[in-house]
Amino acid sequence: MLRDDDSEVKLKKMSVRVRFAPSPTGLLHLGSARTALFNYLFAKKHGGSYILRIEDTDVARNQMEATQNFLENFRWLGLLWDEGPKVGGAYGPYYSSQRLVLYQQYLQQLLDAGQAYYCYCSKQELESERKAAIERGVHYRYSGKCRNHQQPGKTGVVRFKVPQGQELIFKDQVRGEVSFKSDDFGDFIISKADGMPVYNLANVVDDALMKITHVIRGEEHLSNTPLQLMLYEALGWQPPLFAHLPLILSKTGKKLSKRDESTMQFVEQYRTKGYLKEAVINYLALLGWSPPEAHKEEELFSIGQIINLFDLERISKAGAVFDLEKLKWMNASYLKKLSDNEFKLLVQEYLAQQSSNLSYSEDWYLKFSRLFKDSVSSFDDLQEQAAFLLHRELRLAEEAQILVRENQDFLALAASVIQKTSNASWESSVIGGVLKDISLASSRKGKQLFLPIRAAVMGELHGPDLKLSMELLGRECVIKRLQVTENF
RNA sequence: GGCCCGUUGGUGAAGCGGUUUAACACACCAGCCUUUCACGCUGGCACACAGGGGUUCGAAUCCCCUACGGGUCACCA
Repeated sequence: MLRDDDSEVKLKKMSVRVRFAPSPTGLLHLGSARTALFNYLFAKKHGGSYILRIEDTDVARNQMEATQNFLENFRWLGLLWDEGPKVGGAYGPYYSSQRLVLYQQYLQQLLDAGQAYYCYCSKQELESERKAAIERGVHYRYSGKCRNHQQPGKTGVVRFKVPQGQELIFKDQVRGEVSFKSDDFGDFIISKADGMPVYNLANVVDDALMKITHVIRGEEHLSNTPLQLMLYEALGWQPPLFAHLPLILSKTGKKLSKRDESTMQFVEQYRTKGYLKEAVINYLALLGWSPPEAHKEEELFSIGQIINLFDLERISKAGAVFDLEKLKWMNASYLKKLSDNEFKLLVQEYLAQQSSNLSYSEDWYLKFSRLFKDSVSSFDDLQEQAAFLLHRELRLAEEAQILVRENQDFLALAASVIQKTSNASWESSVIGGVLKDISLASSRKGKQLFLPIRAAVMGELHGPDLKLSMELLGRECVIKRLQVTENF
């Protein structure tokens, strides 16, 4: 029985220390970002420390760039760590690969105390044991046959001697009481044959040494908890409090996995597509957590507000399906709240990053920003909505082609009317007058008047305000597009 | 298959024994605004508490069973 309510109370009184401990493989995943965020929120809420630790003990899988990518994206999101890579701290090093002596030390302690032992079984042996168990229809557990056959001087993998008949109960901070039986587990491996520690050992040693008070992680780790609890016990350490977060699911209801390509699931993708970090944070926070009663009808929160309202008790237990539509809506909401100038700066940054080499005046960009601020849900939408401005070549949509073809004479007339105007005063208020002139000259009005022009100039039957669009396009360009009516 | 966790409308979710004829938001639909689209505004839809037993004067809320879904069972983390 590993339950101890007094120690829980004690832990809650200690100054909070939480950690996010990713294994750096691939790109930073939304699920990881969400876990990191919740740790961060919890730490900030309680005036504690948020620690970042890189678990890179699996040399084979470890990737240097992955670590860089993680750090970069955390910085972008604003999830800055109080201790960890680059910033250091009193409990370093913060890379598992640099803590090998520590793991070795505690491994030896377990070995010396007879709580762990070398196992010499070959993989084939274990495999056939497993098969045999399955054939007999019983649950496979390692038999423990090496327990009492230790050969001095001979090493191998190290197994932890799982105590018999123990009830492993802990009070998960989000799911309540969860219990396992030690008898359901065979002696599990805590160190590889090459001396590298296995996750469960490294994790426990690190968390204990780093004085972590709350382990907030994904639900996929729930079943590791009993194993870790046994390790804490064996090492004479007080376990931290655990909180297992619900999984983020894809539309298929399965855990969002890196292999599933149906959803954009890397933070970096949202960053490069021009999403605001405020929106990503806000959305992620609401995936599995909801604000308290007094704010239950709101959902746009700044990070500061979220920190304020955050509480482990309000984390839901069921998995949450990731909904891009909602994130888009949220991003659009944040975009609308920006001032024209802020929006302009971000647009310029985005376009520069997309390596569009447009050289327009600041004033042009400002007008451009006003034109699109309320209609895009992310800067990525500009690719479509502003295509007529961003590319010299205009590609006409099918319906626009038809309309242009049917109205060639009218468009030529419109072009000639515009040609009589001066280039100097080409701005939307003047363009309104020009359009009136065209109306007079062609005796057309309403849709008859505007739609063909829109089609020829913008290539689409719908889009942003026509006059402003024409202004941004420039007089020459508009004339040219009105005239080019044959071969498209 | 063993163990563990979960189950409120298409999605996120509120609800933590009575004030619920179950919020709010996204999506969707309609109307208004608009010389288009979008934004915005207004309204609407969804006929949501997985099913079955209990406990209770009273259950979405507590207990049990079943079903379904998910997670996990590596010398990965």
